[in-house]
Amino acid sequence: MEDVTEVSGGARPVTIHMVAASAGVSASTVSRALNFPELVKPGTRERVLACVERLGYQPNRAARSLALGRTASLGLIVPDIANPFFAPFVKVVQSRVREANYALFLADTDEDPATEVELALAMSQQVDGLILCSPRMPGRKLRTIAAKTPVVVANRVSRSVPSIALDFGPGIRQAVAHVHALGHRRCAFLSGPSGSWSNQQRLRAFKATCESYGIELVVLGPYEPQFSGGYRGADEALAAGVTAVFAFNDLSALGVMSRLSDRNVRVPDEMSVVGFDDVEVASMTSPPLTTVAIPVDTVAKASAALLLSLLAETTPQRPAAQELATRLVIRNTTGVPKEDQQS
Amino acid sequence: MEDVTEVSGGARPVTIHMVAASAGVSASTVSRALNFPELVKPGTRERVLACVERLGYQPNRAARSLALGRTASLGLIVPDIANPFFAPFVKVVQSRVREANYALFLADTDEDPATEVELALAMSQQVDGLILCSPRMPGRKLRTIAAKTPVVVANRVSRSVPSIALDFGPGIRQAVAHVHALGHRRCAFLSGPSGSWSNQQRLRAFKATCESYGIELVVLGPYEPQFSGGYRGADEALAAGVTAVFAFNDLSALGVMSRLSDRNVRVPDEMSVVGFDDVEVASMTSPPLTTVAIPVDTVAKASAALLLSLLAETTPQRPAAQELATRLVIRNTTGVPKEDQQS
DNA sequence: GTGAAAGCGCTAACAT
DNA sequence: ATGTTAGCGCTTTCAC
Repeated sequence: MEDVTEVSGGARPVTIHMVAASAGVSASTVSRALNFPELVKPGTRERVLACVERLGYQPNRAARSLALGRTASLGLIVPDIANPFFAPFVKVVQSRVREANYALFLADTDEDPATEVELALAMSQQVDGLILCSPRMPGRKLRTIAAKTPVVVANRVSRSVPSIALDFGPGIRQAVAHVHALGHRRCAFLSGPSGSWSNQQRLRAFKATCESYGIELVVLGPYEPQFSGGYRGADEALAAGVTAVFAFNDLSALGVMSRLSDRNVRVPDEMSVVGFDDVEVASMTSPPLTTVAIPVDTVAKASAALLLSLLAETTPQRPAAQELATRLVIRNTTGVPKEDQQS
Repeated sequence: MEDVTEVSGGARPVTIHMVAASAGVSASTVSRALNFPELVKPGTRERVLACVERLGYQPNRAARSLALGRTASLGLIVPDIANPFFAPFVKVVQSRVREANYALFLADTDEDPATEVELALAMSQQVDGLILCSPRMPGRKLRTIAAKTPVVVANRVSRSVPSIALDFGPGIRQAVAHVHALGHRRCAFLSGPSGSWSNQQRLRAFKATCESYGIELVVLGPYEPQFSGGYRGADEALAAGVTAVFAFNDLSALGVMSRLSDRNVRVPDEMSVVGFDDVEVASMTSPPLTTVAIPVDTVAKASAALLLSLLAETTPQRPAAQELATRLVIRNTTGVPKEDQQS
C-alpha cells in the first residue's frame, strides 16, 4: 500500500490520473465511477471513491467543460444590481440555478444598452445559457445573441426570444379604479426612461385606463427611475395641480414623498402617492406605500425555470412567451383628496 | 480566395484552426496574433485578424483555461444579495473585477455558514480567486479554503487570510458623543445576530463608549438584522424607558421607526433613533435617518483591488489586513430628549 | 467491467 | 517570424 501525501499546503491539484494510480485502475474507470457509477463493479467503485475522498479529488472544471462541450454555468445580466427591484431577482435566479447544479455569472450593465450588448456577447462564450433581465438592447442584437447561446429575456416581451414578461394591465386598472373611487379626477404620471419597454407599457396602460375612468392624466417627465427623479417630479406634480401621483416606480415614489414632506404637503391628505414594483422598502416607509406590485420572485423563478427547461430539451422548441399579472397593494399613501374631505 | 461561410444559424463555433486555415497560417500564429501581436509580422497579423473578424472567432474559454491553468473568473460569496447593504458591495466588486477582465461568479449563502462553506469549496475549483463577504464560517474552514485558492475576506478581520475590515470605533464614538451632547443618558442597543463578528464588535464598542460617557446602555435582543427585528425591538426599548436607541443596522432602525409611528411616539421628539450602515434608503425615509456610515463602496473596491493584486503578485505576500473607518451621518432622527425640551 | 487511445480547443516550448 | 509538437485534465468511443 503506497503512501499518498495528503493535499496539504500549496501543492498542485489532484488529477484523475493520481486517483487512478492510487486506486490501481485506469483514469476511465475513475471517470465512470464518478459519472456513471452503475457501469463499474461495486468493489472497484468503492475503492475508487475511497481514493477520491482520501485525496480530496475535485474534477477540473475547465477540462470537463472542454471535453463535454458544456460549462455548467449560466449568466445573468441586469441593469443595476443595487436597485432594490433587481436585487431580489438576482437572488432568486441564483438560488434556482444552483439547485440545478449550475454556477452563475453575474454582470451589471449600469443601465447602458451598449454595455449590455458587450457583456452578453462576452458571456455567451462561457455559459450554457443566459438570462437577460429588463434588457434595453434592440431586438436585432437580442437575436444575434440568442443565436449564439440559449437566452431567456425577463421583463420584456419578445417574439424571437423566449421571454417572461409582465402584464401591467391588471395592477394599473386596480390602481386607477382605487384612486377614482377615492374621488381623484386629476392625476399625474411621473414617467421613467423613455426608451424602456416598461415605461412604454405602463404609460400606455395608465393613459387608457384613466381615460376610461374619466380621470385627467398629466404626464410628467421623463425622470430617472430613482429617488432623485421623484424628488424633482413632486414639484412639477404639485404645480400641475393634481391630487394624486402615479410614480414610475417605488424609488421615485419615495422621492416624491420626501419632497412633499419637505414642502409640508401631507400624504395622503393633501396628495396621494402610488408607487410601482412593491420593492421591500415600500412597506417599511411611514406611511407605508400604496403600490402596484410586481411578482419579481415569480418572474425570476419562471425565468430560471424556462432557461433550464430550454437546456434540458433535446428538441428545440419555439419561443415561449409568458406574461405574469400585477396587482395593487393598498397601504397608506392613498386617501380621499382634500377638497372632498369633511372638515 | 476561398469562400468561407458566415457564422449563421446554428452551426458549431469557429475554432482557431478554422481561422488558421482561412488565413493560410498555423494555429500558433493565430494564437500569437491574438495574444502577443508584437511577435507576428504586421502583414500576417492583419490577415489573421481580418479572418478572426470575418469568421467571428471567439476563443473557447474552457480550452484556454485548461491550457493556461487560469480561468479568468473570480467568485464572490455574500450572505444575502437582496440585503441593501450587500447589493452595492456586489455591484462595485462586479464592476472592478470586470475592468480587470475577469468574469464574476456570484453566490448567496442565505446567511447560513454551512452553505457558505459548501459554496466556497465548490467555487474554489472554478475561479482564480474568491472574495468572501462577511463570512460566518469558522476560521479553520476559512483557512482550508484559502489553501485551495487565493481568498480575500471582507467585513471581518483574519490573521490567516488577507482581509478588508471595518473599524467601527470612530463612528460609534461619534454617535455616542452626539447623543450624549443632545442630552441622552439612557440608551438602548438593539443587538443583531449574536454569532456575527460585526455584532460583537459593535456591541463592545457601544458598551465601552457609553460607559466612558456616563451613558447607561441597555442591551436588548438579539434580533434578526431586519425590519422585523427593529419592529419588535421598538416595544422593548420603549418599555426599558430609554430616550434613544442604537439599532444594529438601518433596516432594523426602519423597523423601530415604523413601530414607533404605529404607537404614536414621535421621532426624534420622543425617541431618537440611530441606524448603522447608511444604506441608500436611510436617506430616503421621512425623517431621514441618523446613522453610522460604513463605506461599503470603499470596502468593496479595496477587496477587489486586494484580490487582484494577490493574483498579480508573483511572490506570495503575507496576509495584509486593512481596516477602514466609519463615521456618523447626522440626519433627522436624533434630537434633544423630551424631558430636556423647553415646552 | 475495464483499459487504451483519441480528441475537446488552446497555448507554449522547441525547432527552423 | 512561423510551423511542429506536445500536453493541459477530462470524457468517451472502441477493444478486449
